[in-house]
Amino acid sequence: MTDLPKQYEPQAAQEKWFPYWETHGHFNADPPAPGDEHPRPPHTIMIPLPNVTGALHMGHALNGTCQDLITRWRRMQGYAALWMPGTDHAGIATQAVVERRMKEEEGLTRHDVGREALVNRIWLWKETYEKRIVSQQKSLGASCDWRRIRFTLDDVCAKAVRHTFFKMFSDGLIFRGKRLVNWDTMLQTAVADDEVYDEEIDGHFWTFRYPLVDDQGRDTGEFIQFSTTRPETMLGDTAVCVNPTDERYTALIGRKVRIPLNGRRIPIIADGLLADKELGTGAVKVTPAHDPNDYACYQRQLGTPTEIGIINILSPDGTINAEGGNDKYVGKDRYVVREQVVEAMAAVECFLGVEDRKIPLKHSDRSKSPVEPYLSDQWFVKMGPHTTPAGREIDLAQSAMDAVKDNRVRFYPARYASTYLDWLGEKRDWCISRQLWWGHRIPIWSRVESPEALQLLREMGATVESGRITFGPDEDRYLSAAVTLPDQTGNSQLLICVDDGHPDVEQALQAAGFEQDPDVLDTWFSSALWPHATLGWPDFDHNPPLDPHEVARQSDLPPGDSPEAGNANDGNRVLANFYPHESPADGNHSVLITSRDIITLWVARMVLTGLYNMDEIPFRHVHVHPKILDGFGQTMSKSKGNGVDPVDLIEKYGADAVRFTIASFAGETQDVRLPVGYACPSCDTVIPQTQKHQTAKPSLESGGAKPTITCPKCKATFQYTTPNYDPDPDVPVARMVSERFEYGRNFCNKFWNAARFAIMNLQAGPNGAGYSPAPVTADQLALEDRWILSRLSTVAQQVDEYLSRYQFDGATRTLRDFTWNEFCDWYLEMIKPRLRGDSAPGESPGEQSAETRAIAQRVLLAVLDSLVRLLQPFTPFLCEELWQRIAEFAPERALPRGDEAGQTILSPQPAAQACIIAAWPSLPREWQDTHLERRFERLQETIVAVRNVRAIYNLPPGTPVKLLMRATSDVAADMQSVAFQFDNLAKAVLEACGAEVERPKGSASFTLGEADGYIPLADLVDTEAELDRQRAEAEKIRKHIAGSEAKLSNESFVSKAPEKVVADVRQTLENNRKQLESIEAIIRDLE
RNA sequence: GCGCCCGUAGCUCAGUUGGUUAGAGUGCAUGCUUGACAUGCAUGAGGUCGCUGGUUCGAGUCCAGCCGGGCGCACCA
Repeated sequence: MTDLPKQYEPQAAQEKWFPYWETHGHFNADPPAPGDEHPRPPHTIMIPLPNVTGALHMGHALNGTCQDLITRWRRMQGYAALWMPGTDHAGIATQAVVERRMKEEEGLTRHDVGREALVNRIWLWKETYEKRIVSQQKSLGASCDWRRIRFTLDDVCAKAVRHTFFKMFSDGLIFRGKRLVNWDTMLQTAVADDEVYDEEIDGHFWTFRYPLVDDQGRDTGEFIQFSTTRPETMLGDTAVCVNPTDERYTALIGRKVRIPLNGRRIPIIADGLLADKELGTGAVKVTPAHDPNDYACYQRQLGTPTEIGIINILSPDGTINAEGGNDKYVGKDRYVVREQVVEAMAAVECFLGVEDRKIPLKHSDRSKSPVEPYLSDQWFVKMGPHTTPAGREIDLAQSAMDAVKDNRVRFYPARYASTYLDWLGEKRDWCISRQLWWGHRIPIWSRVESPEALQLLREMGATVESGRITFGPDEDRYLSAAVTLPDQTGNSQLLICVDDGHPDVEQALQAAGFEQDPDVLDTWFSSALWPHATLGWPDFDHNPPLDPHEVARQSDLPPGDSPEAGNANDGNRVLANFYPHESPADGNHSVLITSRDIITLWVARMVLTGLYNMDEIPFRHVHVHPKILDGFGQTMSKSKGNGVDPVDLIEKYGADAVRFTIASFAGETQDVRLPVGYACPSCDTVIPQTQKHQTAKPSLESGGAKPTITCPKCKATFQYTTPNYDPDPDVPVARMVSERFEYGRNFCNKFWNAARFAIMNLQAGPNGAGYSPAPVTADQLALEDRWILSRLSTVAQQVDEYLSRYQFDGATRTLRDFTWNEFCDWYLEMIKPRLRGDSAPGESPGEQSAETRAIAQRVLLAVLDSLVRLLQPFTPFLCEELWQRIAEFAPERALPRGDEAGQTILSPQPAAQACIIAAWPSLPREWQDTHLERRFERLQETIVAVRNVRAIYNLPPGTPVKLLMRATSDVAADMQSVAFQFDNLAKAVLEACGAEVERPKGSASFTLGEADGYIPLADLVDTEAELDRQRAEAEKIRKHIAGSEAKLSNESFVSKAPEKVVADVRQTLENNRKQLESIEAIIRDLE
């Protein structure tokens, strides 16, 4: 008897097999050893690196599941499948979290603690969350090569960042410029467009007027009206703009107005793009330093006679500076000044009115405060066409667009290519500087140009010729320089970029009065390099270092791949092998699996930097998976209170169940709606979450008592997890879960029990001998054997097709249906008699039945073995557990494998040491037999019909019934050959079967297309009920007949539809007519 | 304003290039504690495929318009 528990115990399997896989090095992906004659082709997946901001959520779980599935599938197919793990420092997000925490808990700002201390605190945060993230991923079963784990701030990544920056700077692709950025006055940094969100606020819409002045600057008594939602920006106005075709104002173009607030005189200009005749008064104030449209207008006017100035009136903290031209406002917050400015304008009768208006206002996602458009010095990467100083033509955006246009990079689903192409098509320069402390510091040292500074650069090997500074020959270049235009103070700035690995040079520059730029790089600058940086680029001489801690875990492995793996002679084989290359001779493959919201920010930039640095695309496929929403259609997030921790789900349902369920969600079209609930801590009932739960907070009326839930089943009352406050300590708290994961749990348990049944019957027991390996030939197979092998081959093929298109939902559906509805419901049930050693009809018990049992065992094991392998990528812990248990008694299995003659269907092979590295099933197409499947369906239909009768007449399951069937002779012969299955599966003894069979009096009847069945019930039969049933059935068939007849009498259908379709309809009609005849006969008989 | 996705059973979703009578899980009803599994088995009820029009012999599927939901981009004096 087996020691397998009746229910699958996921926690035990998870604890056992993950460390096993790890210590046996099964996750490791290494380049082929030199001289390897049959190298495994590389398959590369680069993880979309999670931020170390916090723990992982369902979106990550979905993302990780998809990647692990593909990695495990490819690994079994024989690829050296690398899944590269790592995390992102996520500059602004992480710094904001730590700063907020510091403020809340200690009342400190970053300026209180200083740069170094803040960065140290963030490192501590990073250590904590990186650990948490990695453990979450591992508990899901992520088969990453953990030895290769990277962090975007580690040395390997830092080298790549430094070198890329240096390269781009030397090529003139990186430049410094003034730009309008979204300025977060609280964090005092620029925030990217994707880090701001719109929120409607109650605002005002003021109308003012400026007095016109004459050439001498005297008021003429005329005015021009305009409106604004931000009156304080009047201090920074440099023009008033009208539409050139606006007849109301054409006469005023070129005249000047006076800003009453500071006396500045500014021109009235014409710009058709900025001023809309239909809006407001038709005239608009122009504040280039604080409004994107005005800034665009300013740029359009540059170099024209109507060129206007640009005045930045804001300090970084959001107060007005001296540029505003009125000391009264200096140092005061912009919102305070707004009020004062309105009053001042009113005092000089230039304020004309105000109305309330809802105003969409950009807010910083990190500090939740309104952002100001703000002019500041920033670093940019040029995205459009560019010629390097060496004369090379570069167009970064175009190169990335071309890669997708010519299908070197392919999107799945294809429609996402347009998101990518549309965005890149704008070729907007990429702002890469951030006014933060957490990140890669910009490797630029600068100093005002002076003879001493130039002299120092000459000593470092620079040539200075007509304002251009260059450094030595290409081979040993490590410095690059540029000179900026004179700024407001009239001084030119020398900008020196130092390549990685020259601390002495940095020191020398520092000593000579050069200062390093205080800003850090945009997070996406480092993550853009992820695909090649993690593989060690730009070091082409050594393999990238491995994580010593992770290597130490693999204690069972012989030392070989030490942390210093590789040597200079071989070069960087990891990079050469795993970074994709086009036109691959070695069959390499790669895919990026991600969510749609970072197609532009990340995917596009990886392609672009990959092409720039490596001259090769970073991945061949991009799979974009759905997003997970809550039951109300909102995206899940911790702050909304609808975010589920995957680890909670894994604890409740098991990792396999979570993976399987998640994979079943991952289709091509829809986002996933995942209603969540709270698991009652006492009885485990799941209470659906309402929107009220999401927002509930302790109320003052209840004296600060925390909201609770009462379980409808056990009536217990509990607090629950929420982002709004912490539950009281030491009380049971309802965790957030989702009942939809029962889908996966039930499936895992079903498969577990199917395997349990199989294992029990494969071992020696009261029913006979245990499994023995031996070839099985075609003539030894029973009908159900041939059927299940036919189905198995089809299913394996379909799973491959689905996975190669990243349609995980289709793959899981196919496997579930096969496992549950075919393997369990039919195949296992049908072979039970053979496994029991029952003698088949016309067979004498004894030797014959022992042989029958042995063959059933061999086929059963072959199917189970394949199924375990097919499911391994989906439910790896379960499958490994089964694999290893099967190996205990069946180290050699009848692996499906056809021989040349096609006679030997199964021939035993030694099983792989672990399921994770077993060969992916590749089954003969010849097994697929549609004719056989059709015959089998007829058998199934008959059995269902008998069961149906049993259910209707409430016949006890144990009592046998008699079955008579009328059918044509060939169908009858078929039925008779499987007669014992009627008994086995429906407790129906086939009394008679043939063309001449008559319906006995007092029978329940059923009709199938090709046969009629009668079950004599004697007194039991309820004639009236039976009549009703048959009449209803007849009615249904008459409808179908009418439908078919209508079609066939339609001249154009018959002439225009394909012949096959017409023939099919004719066939259907004929079958239906036959069936109707049978039913009518039955009805006549009953009446 | 431009673009993309979605609307199919009470709920969550499948439905390949248009082709017989639209499927699954869950929930519901009825009956089953038979030796793999009650996280299970059997049987059943449940749908005007968002609406309107068009193309076609034939539309859940293709086209147009509308209604409803979601997302992205732009704009918002």
